[in-house]
Amino acid sequence: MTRQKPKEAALTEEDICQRVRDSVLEQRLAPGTKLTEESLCGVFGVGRTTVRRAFLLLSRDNIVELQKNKGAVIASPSPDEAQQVFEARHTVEAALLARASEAADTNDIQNLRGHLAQEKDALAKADIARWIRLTGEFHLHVAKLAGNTPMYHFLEQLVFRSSLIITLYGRHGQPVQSCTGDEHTRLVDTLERRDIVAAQEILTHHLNDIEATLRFERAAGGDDLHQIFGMARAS
Amino acid sequence: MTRQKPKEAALTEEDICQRVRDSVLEQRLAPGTKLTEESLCGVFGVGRTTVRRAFLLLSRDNIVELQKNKGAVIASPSPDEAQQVFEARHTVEAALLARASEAADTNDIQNLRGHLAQEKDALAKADIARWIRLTGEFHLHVAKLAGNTPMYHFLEQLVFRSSLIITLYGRHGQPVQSCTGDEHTRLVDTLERRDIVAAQEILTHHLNDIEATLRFERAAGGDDLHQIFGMARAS
DNA sequence: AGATACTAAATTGTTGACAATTCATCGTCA
DNA sequence: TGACGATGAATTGTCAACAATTTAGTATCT
Repeated sequence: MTRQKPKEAALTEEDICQRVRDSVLEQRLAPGTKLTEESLCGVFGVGRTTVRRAFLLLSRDNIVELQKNKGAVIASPSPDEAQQVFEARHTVEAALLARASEAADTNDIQNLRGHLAQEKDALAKADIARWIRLTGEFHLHVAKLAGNTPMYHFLEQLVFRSSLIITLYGRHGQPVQSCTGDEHTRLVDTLERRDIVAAQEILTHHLNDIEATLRFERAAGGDDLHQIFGMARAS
Repeated sequence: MTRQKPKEAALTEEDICQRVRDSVLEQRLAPGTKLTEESLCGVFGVGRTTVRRAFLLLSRDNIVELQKNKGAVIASPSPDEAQQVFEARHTVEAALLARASEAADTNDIQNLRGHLAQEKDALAKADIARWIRLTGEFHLHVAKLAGNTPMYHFLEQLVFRSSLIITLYGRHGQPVQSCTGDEHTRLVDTLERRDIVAAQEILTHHLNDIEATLRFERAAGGDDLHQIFGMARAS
C-alpha cells in the first residue's frame, strides 16, 4: 500500500509505535512475536536509535516485553492480567461514557454514526482486519468525547492490551468480538438520548460479552506444538 | 545523605526515574526546572544513554516535558490538565478503594496504621518533605491492596502529577495538603469496617479538599519575576 | 539606551564502532 | 540416540566522537 520512499522525512519513534499498535489492533502481530531491531530498522528505514526508543515506549505501555540482552517480544498477557485489564476497562470506560453522554453534541453523534457505517462496510466486505481495528477504535472515539486526556490515554493502553488478550484467548470460531449484535449502534442511540444509565448498562454487557468469549485453559507459557497440531509425541 | 560511590553497580533508567519521581513527590523538584543531561549524568554517575532513556520514560508519564533540541523540563500542568487529573483520580481511586476494602485483611490494615504513624512522626518532627511524600504514598498503599496493576500504575502517574499541581497552584500558607484533619486515619477505619460507601465518601471529600486549596489565577505560563517579587518594571 | 547581527559556547541529536551477551550449529563422547 | 560442551554467528548494549541546534555573549549601528 503506502510504499516507503527512500528520501522521505524520517519516521519518528511515535510513528513506529503507532504502526506497531495498529498491527496489534488488527491482530496482525500476535503475542510472542519477536521484534528484532534490525528488521524494524529495515522495514521503517530508520536507525537503531529510533527503533530502540520505540521499544522502550511500547514496553511502557505493556505492548512489548523487553528483556535485557534478549530484545523485544509482543506481550502475552496472562489470564490474571487479562482479568485486571477488563476490570480496569469497566471502571474507566464507564466513567468516560458518563462524561461523553453529557458532552456529546449533534456533530459528535453524527461522527460516531459515520464510524458505525465504516464498521458495517468492513464487515460486509469481509475485511476482517479492518473491522477488528474499527471496533476497537469505536470505544476510543466515544471515550475521546469525554475530554479527559489522562483517562483517554489509559483506555488506549487497555484497548491495545485487550486486542492482545483476544488474540491469545479468544475462540477463533466465534465472531472475533461479540460486537455482531451491534451493541455499538445501540450505544450511540443511548448517547444521543443522553441516557447515561442505559449506556453504562450496554457497556457493561458488551464488555462482559467479550470476556465471556475468552478461554484461558490453554497452557499459559510456551505453546505446545504437539498439542496444537494434534500430533503424538515421538517416543 | 546517600552518597554515590564510584564503583557501585550502575543505576538503571528505572532507578533514575524513581529518584526524579520521589523528588517530585517531595516537592524538591519544582515544575519548570530544567534538567540537563550532563548534570544528571554527574549526579547519578551514569552515561548519557541512560539519562536519555529516563527522560523518555518520564515524559511518557507527563512528569517531564521533552522538547526537541531543547531538553527536559519538569512539567507544569495547566489548570485544565489539573482538573482532568483530579477527575481521573476520583474515578480510578474510588474503584480501587472499593476493591481494597473487599480485599484488605488484618495484616494490610496494620501496615496502613504503621504508615499513618510514620506520617504523624514526620509531621511531629516537622520533616515536611518526608511528610508530603508519605501522604502521597498513602494513597498508593491503599490502592495497591486492590490488586489491579494497570489501575495502580495509572494512579501512580496521577499522584505524581497531583504533586506537581499542588506545588504549582497550592497556597503555600495552607497545610500543603489538607490532610491535617487526619482523613487518612478515618479512611483506614472505614476500610477495616469494610464500609465501602463511607470510604468512598471520605475519599471524595478528601480529594475535593485538596482541589479546594488550589488557586489557578496566577499567570499560567512563564513566571513573571517582576510580579512575583513585586518589583516595578524599569522603564 | 535599545535593537539587530554575528560569533562562540553549551546542549542536544545521531551515527558508527566496539563490547557483551545470547543463540545456533556442530562435534565429541557415553 | 541423547547429553554435554565448544566455536562462531547474530543480536543487543554501551560508549565516544561528530553533527545540528539552541543559547549566551559581544559588538555594532541608529
